[in-house]
Amino acid sequence: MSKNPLNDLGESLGEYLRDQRRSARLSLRQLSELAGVSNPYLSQIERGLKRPSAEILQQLAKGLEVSAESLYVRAGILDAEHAPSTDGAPDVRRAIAEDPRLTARQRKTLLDIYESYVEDDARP
Amino acid sequence: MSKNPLNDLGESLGEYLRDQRRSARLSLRQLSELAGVSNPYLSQIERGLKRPSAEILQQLAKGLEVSAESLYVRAGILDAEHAPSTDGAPDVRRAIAEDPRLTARQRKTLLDIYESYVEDDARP
DNA sequence: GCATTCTGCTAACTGGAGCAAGCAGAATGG
DNA sequence: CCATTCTGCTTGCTCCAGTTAGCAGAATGC
Repeated sequence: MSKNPLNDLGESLGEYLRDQRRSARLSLRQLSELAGVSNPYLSQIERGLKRPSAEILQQLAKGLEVSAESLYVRAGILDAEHAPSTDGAPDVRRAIAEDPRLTARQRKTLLDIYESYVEDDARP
Repeated sequence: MSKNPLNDLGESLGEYLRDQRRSARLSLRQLSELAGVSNPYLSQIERGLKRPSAEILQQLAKGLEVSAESLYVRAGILDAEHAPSTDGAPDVRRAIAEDPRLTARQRKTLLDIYESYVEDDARP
C-alpha cells in the first residue's frame, strides 16, 4: 500500500483521464492520435500502470481540450493552490454574467445550458 | 546552429536555475541535498545536458523557494499565460476550460456556443 | 611541504517512460 | 458462417532521466 506510488496518484489521474476521454466519445486510439502518444501507453496511463511525464500530460490535455494545469494537479506535480476547489465553479456563471459581449438572451442560454450540465452530475 | 537539441529549453532553464542557486549562495551539493536530487544530475541540468522531469523541477523549486510554475514555464511544460486571474474581467473561455465538473464534450459544446456568440476570430 | 574539505565535473550503470508489433473479443455486414 | 474493423490489452524492446562512485582543481589550515 504505502509502497505503491502509482496507486496513489496514477489511479485518480487515470480514472480522470478515462472519464474525460469517454465523455468526449473518443476511443483509446483516437485520443492517442490526437495527443500524439501511443495507444498502449495511453491505456497503461489510464489504468495507473505508468506515470506520464509532463510533456505527455500536456499533449493529452490538448487532445482532451482540458487545461494542462488540471492534469498536473491530478498527477501531483502541481499543488491545487489555484484549483477550482470544493464547491465547484461559480467562475463560469460569473464569467458569463459579466461578459459584456453577450446579449441578455445569449447570456441566459449559456447559463441554462451550464446549469443543466452541472446539476445533472452533482458530485463533489 | 548547435547540434544540441536541449539547447532550446535546457539552456534557458539551466541558466535560470544556476542564477537562482548562486543568488541563494548555495553550492551544487547544498541545493541538491535540499531538493533531494543528486549533485551530478543537478550539474547536468544547469548546463543543459539533461531535461529534468516535473517532479524534479518541483523539488528544485522548493529548494530554491521559487514557484514551481515559473520553472515549468521555463521548461516549456506550461504556457506563460498564468494570468493572476484578478477578477477584473473573468474570461468565459477560461472558466469553462477549467471547470472540473464539465465533461470534455460539455466543455466543447459550451465553448462552441460561446464562440458563435462572440464571433471572435482571435485566439488568445 | 601534505592532509582536509570544499568546489564542480566525468564515467558507468539501473530503472522505467514510451514505443511498435501483435493479440483476443465485440460489433458491424457480406 | 466468415471477413472486416472496431475496441482495449500484453509483449518485448529502446532510450534517457537520474543514480552512485570517483576524479581534478581551489581554498583552507597544520
